[in-house]
Amino acid sequence: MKLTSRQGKILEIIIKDFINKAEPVSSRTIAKSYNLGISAATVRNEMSDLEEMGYLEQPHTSAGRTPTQKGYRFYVDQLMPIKSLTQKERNYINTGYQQALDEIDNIVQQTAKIISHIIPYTSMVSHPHMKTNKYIHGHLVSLDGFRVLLVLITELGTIEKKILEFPFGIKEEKLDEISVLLNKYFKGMSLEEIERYLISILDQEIVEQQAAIIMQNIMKGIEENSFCTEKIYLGGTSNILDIPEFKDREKVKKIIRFLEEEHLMACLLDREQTNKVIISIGSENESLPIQDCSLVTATYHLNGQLIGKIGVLGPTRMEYDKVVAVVDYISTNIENILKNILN
Amino acid sequence: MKLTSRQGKILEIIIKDFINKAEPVSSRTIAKSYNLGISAATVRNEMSDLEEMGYLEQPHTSAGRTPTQKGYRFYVDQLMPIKSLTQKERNYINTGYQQALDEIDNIVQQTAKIISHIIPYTSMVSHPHMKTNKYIHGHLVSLDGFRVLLVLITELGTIEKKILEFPFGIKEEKLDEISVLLNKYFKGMSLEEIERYLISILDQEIVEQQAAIIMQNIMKGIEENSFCTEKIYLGGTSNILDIPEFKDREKVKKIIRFLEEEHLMACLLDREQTNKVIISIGSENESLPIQDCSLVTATYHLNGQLIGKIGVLGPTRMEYDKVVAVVDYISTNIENILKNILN
DNA sequence: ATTAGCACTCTCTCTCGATGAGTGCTAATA
DNA sequence: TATTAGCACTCATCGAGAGAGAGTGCTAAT
Repeated sequence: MKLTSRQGKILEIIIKDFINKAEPVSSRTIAKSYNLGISAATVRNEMSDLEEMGYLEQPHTSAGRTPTQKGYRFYVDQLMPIKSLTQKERNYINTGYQQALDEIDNIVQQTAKIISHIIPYTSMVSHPHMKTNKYIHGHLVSLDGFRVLLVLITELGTIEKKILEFPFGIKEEKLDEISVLLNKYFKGMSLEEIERYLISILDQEIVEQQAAIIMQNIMKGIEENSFCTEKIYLGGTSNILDIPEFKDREKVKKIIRFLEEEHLMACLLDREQTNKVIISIGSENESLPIQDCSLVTATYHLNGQLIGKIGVLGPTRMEYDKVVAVVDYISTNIENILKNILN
Repeated sequence: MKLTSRQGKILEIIIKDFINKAEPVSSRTIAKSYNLGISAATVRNEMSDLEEMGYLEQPHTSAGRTPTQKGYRFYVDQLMPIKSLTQKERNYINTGYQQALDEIDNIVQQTAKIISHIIPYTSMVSHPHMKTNKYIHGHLVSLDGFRVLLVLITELGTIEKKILEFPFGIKEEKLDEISVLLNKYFKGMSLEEIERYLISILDQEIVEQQAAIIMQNIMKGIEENSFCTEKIYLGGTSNILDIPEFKDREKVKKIIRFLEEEHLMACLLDREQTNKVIISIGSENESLPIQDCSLVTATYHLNGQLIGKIGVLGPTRMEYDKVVAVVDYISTNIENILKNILN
C-alpha cells in the first residue's frame, strides 16, 4: 500500500497544517493555500483514500481530517524535511549557555530551560551518567562510626555519594588511610574500571579486614547501581497547559503527575537508542500516562561514551522537525561544553 | 469593631463549610446543619453585618456568602482550633520516613511527597541550610589547573561544592597540602565560624601566596552566599489541578510557572519568621503570581539553629487547621531524624 | 481523471425561558 | 428589642431549539 507522490504531498500538508493550527484540515484549505493545481474535490478524493489507508481520520463527518498516529509515523519516517535552526535560535541557545558554564548541574538544568523556551513542550535532561566518568578524588568520612559516607569526585566536577553501613565501628584515622589507598588505586578510573580492578586486588594488597569489607561494600554499590542517582532536570512543565490537546484537566493532571515521578522519567530516558535521535509517537510509548504524547529523545556522548540524554515531551501533534533540530543541536552543544571542561 | 460571640461562631461555620465544599454558604445551611438555635433569617442579618464589616462577600446578589481575605485572617488569628493529626495520619507519615532514612536529600524529598499526600496542596521543603552546618571534611580538587573544585562535607552528610577560579595554575600537590591545612583548621566549624576564623589567621600562619588567595576566594564565596545552593524539593504540583479555584487555565499556568523557578521559591521560603509556623493569605504574599494563594511555612531547627523550612501552597480556601498541624508535626519529625543522624 | 454543484451532516453559538437557590425587606411575634 | 415567617426579587445555571457555517460525499458534467 504505497502512497503516490501526490498523496504524500497532501499528507505532508495536512500534517504540517494541523501541527500549526491544531484544527482539522479541510480540502479547501489545501487546494487554496498550497497551490497544488488541483481542486478541493480532487483533494477530497485523495483524503478519502488516505483515511481508508489509516493515515487520516475525521473527528466527525462534517469536519476536516486530522493525522492518525500512523500518519505521523509515516511523516516522521518518510516525509519530514531535515530542518536546521535559525541564526536567532542558535544565538539564543549560545547566549543561554554563557551564563551556566561552570557547574555541570547548572549546565544541565539550564539546558532544560533553554529547550523549553524555544519549543513549547516539556523537556527533560539527564545528568551525566557516572558509570563511565573518571574519578579524580574519593574520600571516606565517618558519619557516626557505623555509617560512612563515600564521596567521589569526577573529572567533570560532579559528585557522587553513598552511605555505607558497617556492623562494626571504624575509626576516622582508619578511614583516612583507606581513602588514601582508594585514591592511590582508583584515581582516573571509571566505576566500571574500578569494579574490574577491585576484583583483582581484593585478596592481594588490601589484606586487612576492614578495608576489604569497605571495598566490598563499594563494589556492592557499583553492582546495584545505587550510585547512579540519575538526576533529571525538567523544563517547561507549564508549557503543557498551553497545548489545546490537553485542555482536559484530567489529561494534564495525568501528565504532570507523571513528570513528578523522577524514576518514571528515568525509565523513559533509559530506553535503548541506536540512533542519536529517536521519536516515539502516542501509544508507541510504553508508559501509559503519556500515550497521547510524543517523545523525542537524543543522546549525548563524551569520548564515544553515552553519558546522558535529552528528552522532549509534547502532544502527538508536535513540531517534529523543529524538535529534532533543537535536540540535535543542543546535544552537540553539551558535548562541546563537556569536552571543554575536560580541555 | 469587635465581633459578638455569635458572629464569630457564624463566621467560623461559614469558613469551615466553605473550605470543605468550595461553595458559597447560605443562611439556610447554617441554620439547619449546625444547630445554633436561631433561624435562617437571623443568620441572614448577622451575615449582612459580617459582610459590612468586611469578613464576608457575595459572588452575586442571590448567592450565599464566601469569606474574604480579612475573614480568613480573623479565622486564622482568632477562631481556628488547634488540630492534631489522626493516628492514621501519623502512621502514614512515620511509615513514609522509614524508607528514606539515610541520605538527607532523600529525606527532604520524601518529606515533600508525604506532605502533599496527606494534604491536597503543593509542598516545598528546603534543604538543610549550610551556613550553620559543621564541616567534617573539605577537599580541593584541580579540574584544569586554573579551576579548582572545593568540596565540603557536612556532618549531616550533605555536600557543598563551589568552583574557584584562579588566574594562575596550581599544582595538585599544592592543593592537597592546602586541603590538609583546611581540614586541620576548619574541621567541625560552620561556614560562619570559618569566616570569622579566616580573618584572624589569614596573615599569620598561611603566609604563602597561593594558599592565601585560595582562602580569600573561599571567603568571597561565603560572603556572596554562593555556596548556598539552596535546593528546594517540591511535592504535589499536580494537586493544584484539583483545586476548583484554579479551574482557570491561566491561573494554573501562572502558579506552575512560578513553581518552576526555584529561586522564586527560595525567596518565598526565605522570609523572616518569628513563630515556628506562619501563614500568609492571598495578597499578604509579596510574590504576585501567588496572590490568590495562601502559604503556610514552618521552620525546622537543629541545636537551636534554623536550618530549613517547609512550605505549603494552596488556595486561600485552605484547610488551615490541618495544614498547620501537618507542618508542625512534620517539622518536629525532621528535627528528630536529623538529631538521630548526629546521634 | 478531474471538477463544479448541491444536498446533507454535524458542531458551535446564541438566545430564551424555566428552574431554583438564596437574599433582603416587611410585618408580625415573643 | 431581638427574632422570625413570608414573600418578592435577583441571578446563575441548565437545556432546548434555531440558525449559521464549515466541510464532506456524491453525482453528473467535462
